[in-house]
Amino acid sequence: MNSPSDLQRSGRMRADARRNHERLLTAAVSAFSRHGVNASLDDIASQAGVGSATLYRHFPTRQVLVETVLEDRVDALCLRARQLLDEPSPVGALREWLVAVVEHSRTYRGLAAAQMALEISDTTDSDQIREAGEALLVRARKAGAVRPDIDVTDLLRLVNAVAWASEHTSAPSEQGERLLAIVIEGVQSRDPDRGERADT
Amino acid sequence: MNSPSDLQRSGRMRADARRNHERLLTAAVSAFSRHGVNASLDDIASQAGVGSATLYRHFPTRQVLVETVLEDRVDALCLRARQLLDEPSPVGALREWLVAVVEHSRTYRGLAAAQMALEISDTTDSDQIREAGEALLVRARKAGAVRPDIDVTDLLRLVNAVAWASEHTSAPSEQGERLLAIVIEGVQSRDPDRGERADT
DNA sequence: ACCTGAACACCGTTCAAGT
DNA sequence: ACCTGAACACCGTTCAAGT
Repeated sequence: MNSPSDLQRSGRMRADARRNHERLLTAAVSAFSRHGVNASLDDIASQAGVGSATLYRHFPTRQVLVETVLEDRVDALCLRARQLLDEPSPVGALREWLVAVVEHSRTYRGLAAAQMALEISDTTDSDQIREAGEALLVRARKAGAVRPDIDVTDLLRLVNAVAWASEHTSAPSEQGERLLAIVIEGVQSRDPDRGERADT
Repeated sequence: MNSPSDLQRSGRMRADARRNHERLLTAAVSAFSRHGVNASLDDIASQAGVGSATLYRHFPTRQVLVETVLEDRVDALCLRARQLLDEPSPVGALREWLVAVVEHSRTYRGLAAAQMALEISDTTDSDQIREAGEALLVRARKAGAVRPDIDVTDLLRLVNAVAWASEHTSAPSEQGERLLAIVIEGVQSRDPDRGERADT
């Protein structure tokens, strides 16, 4: 409660501060799209028409800025996971969501790398995403469709690595699909009797 | 022929130049070990007792310096691949070599990331490694042990991604093993009749 | 409170001057 | 030829001064 973002969402900020906050976010989205999450913070401040120190006041670290910009997308990704729990095929649902995770990690260049670096410290986003994925994974495991020794953290780390690798490629989307296909194959149970096979 | 490294290996350099070259390499190994491949080039020059401009003369880019430092290790890795062609189990051989590739990519912090970035442009090292891996993969494919749609470039990219991910972890070695196990499982044929299963 | 621009420390790279 | 240190441009961060 009473965290900065609470203050920002409610109308408690001074009018000029709230305006600067919005301008900084708009500028950040534009800069991240163009130059990736490591875009110059100075440029973002300039494009927003404020000094760099103002940016630091609103967003003390780059991580905070990135997470704020991505907030809606992360929420959507987690919602999608909950919706997919109703999908009849447990592996199909898991795969579909992992595709979405890869796409999410590729929203901006450098995001996958940033997420991997941050996973050592703990961030709210990764906890949220992990929790959402855990449900899908457990369901597939109980159906006998994925090997029992696969754990969410490992799986998401690997999927994030796939996103990172595919990003450094001329055709990120296709590359991501191919690498993810290998990973999905690797987590599924071998025994064809138990559980279902992946449908293409 | 007559490339700088040829000059350096033969005794054609001026005595002081050759001495500086060696000192720079020693300093680089030490700095890379301590701080990863992105270690300060200025520090390396200082530790070698030369000016930074001398470093740039010998090694125009960081990539050149890194590749020179790693030359012997890359040769050993490729030799190992050729030796493993005599191993009775094609998948076993492939897996053993991929473990070595992961370890290689973790020689210095940041190396896996650097390799991934460089793979877009072409470097001699990655060509060498790809060629060595191709032989092992083709053998396993012919034995029906790995799926026919797996290609070397994809596989090595994924394995490098595993090395990168595991590096950003408190227990890189164990993490690398676990993620690699998933990948290996993913490239193998599903049909238990064709080909052999992985032995633990 | 919030903003601002200047100052700071730290990169990698280049270049003129020296041997 | 080869080396050297100084200069340069570019980062992110901090801080004193202003409203």
